[in-house]
Amino acid sequence: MQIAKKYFTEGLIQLTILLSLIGVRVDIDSYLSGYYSPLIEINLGPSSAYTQTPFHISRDTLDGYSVHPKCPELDHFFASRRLLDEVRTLGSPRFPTQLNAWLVHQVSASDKADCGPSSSNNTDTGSGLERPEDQARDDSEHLPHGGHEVCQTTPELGQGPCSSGACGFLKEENEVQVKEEEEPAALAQLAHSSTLEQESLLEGIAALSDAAHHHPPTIDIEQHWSSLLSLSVTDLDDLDSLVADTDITSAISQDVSLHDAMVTSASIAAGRAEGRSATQQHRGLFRQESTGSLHSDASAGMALGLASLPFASVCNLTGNVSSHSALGGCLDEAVFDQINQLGLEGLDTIDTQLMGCLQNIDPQVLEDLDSDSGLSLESSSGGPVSPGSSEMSSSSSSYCEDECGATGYSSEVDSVPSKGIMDYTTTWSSVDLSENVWHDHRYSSPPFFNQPSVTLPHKGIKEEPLSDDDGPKLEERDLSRDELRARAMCIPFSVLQIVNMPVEEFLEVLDGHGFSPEQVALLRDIRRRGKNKLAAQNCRKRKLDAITGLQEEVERLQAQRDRLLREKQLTAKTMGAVGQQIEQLTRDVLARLRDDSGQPLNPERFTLQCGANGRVVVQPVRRPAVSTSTGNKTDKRKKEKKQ
DNA sequence: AGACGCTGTCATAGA
DNA sequence: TATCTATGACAGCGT
Repeated sequence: MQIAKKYFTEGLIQLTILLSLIGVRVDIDSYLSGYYSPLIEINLGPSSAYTQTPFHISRDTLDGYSVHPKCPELDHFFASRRLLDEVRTLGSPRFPTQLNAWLVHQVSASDKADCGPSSSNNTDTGSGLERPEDQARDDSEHLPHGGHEVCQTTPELGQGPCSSGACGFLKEENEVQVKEEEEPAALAQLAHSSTLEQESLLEGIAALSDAAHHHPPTIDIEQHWSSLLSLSVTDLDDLDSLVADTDITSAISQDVSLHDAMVTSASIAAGRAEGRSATQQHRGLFRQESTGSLHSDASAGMALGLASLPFASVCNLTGNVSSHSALGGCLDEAVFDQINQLGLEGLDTIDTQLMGCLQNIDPQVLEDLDSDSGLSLESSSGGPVSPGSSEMSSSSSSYCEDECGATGYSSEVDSVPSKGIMDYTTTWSSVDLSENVWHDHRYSSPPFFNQPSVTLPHKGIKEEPLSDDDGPKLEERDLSRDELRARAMCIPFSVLQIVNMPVEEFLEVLDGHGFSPEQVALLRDIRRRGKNKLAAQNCRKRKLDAITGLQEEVERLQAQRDRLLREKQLTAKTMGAVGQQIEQLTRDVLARLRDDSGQPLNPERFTLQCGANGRVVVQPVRRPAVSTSTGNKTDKRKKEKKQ
């Protein structure tokens, strides 16, 4: 919207310049002095009528930075123009213009005839965007053919440069003549452009700006221009912020492309030595880059070991701090788990020593240790164990035989010799639990997997009370059902060992120990259940993480929605203000235009229209008529849209 | 006593 | 084909 305002502003300026060229004095010098002061300086000179301003050239090259490096407003304007160009390359809609302007001049009847052929010739040359030398050449070529007659003005309106300098606009003038034939007699001296292609607004404005050299305006409309320009400058700040913020919002799903785009923009901006807009863009870009860096950090954190986390990305979409801390927490957890594993591997080697030491420890303390170990496999059934009832009710029929086979195992538990339990610590002490437990590297295993060596001797110690009075109760309470079954079946391996040993070793155990079919089936069931238990824990953790991440995403999107709504309101408000100022400027320009009789144009009867190619013409406000109803409706629609 | 959350287990699909 | 993993569904248990 701010850019559209700039379009209007520039178009009006150049309209005024063009009108001055053809004889109508519309002085906007005082307005340009505040905003486009460098332009005025450039336009000074005796032969300025033939010199195209580098206004459009600078826009096409370095957006004016090389031309007016010390004009922050202009830099800002060009930066905004550049942003608009980038947006337009993406297929963004045009900014419709609704300024209708007439080129006011005097054309004699003979001129009309002379201008006919030249019109066609000039039309073929292009759109009036010739460079100065080309234009001068064209001028020299067309002048003998009456091109200057097109620019002939009335004596009272005659301006020196117009007699020859405006010939660079022969194309427009010829089109004016074509239109004159269609206009009423009262408007015979008014010329206007017949086409208003909005697609070429930028080029057209550039072409119009060529005439800026010739006529430093002298009329004052300070209050309008200054207000408009002040609004423009302030609004451009908002524009940059809006652009930056909008890019950030888009980073959710298009992080890479937007980041690349930001980098490109940053490089472009960095290439410029000065310019407030560049600085502001840098600010925005730095914000972007900082945000991107956070993503990069998160990504780096994922690459460090959590990359396989399927929902880590979801977590990263949340607030930076939270995601960062959460990620750090995951990292810390993983690090500590690895440390625990490393330490526990060493503990396996000192199981016997530890057992000897633990034998002197109070059983109650060991019980507390067991509870703190979090061995879900061991303590999940920490409640009153009723192996027979619970297992029979929950187990499938496939295990009924096993259960039947183990029928009475609850009573056999007491008779289970401690041999098997002691074997827990000796048979598979060399099992690399740290390698086998972490099949799924995305989540840390339950703590019990990290302390097998401590738990096993612990259990061995806990077997000590077996000989005591409450020994069986403690054992039944602490052992899982599978553990009890294994003990009942005289399987000399712990559940942990059965679950975590490699499949090759497991198969060797099944084959090499002479187990009965019931024992083999129980071993397979224990292994399967243990692995599935771990898988279920990981699955639930993932599910919770996903839910958490989605909740945070919802909060973030809600905040984004609120911010966008606020920006939308601000944009609408600014758009309305710009539209009003455009209307006021149009009225002012029309009030300063004169027809051949020297009378000002009635703003109610005429309107300014700025075409997409930059040509600004004065068009009459068509009255409601049957023949022109279509065009009138179009104008009305345009007016309605403008309002 | 019912709701709720946690956990273990089973069945199943897919790798 | 066997094994492993992931996940929905179900049930038991504790709060």
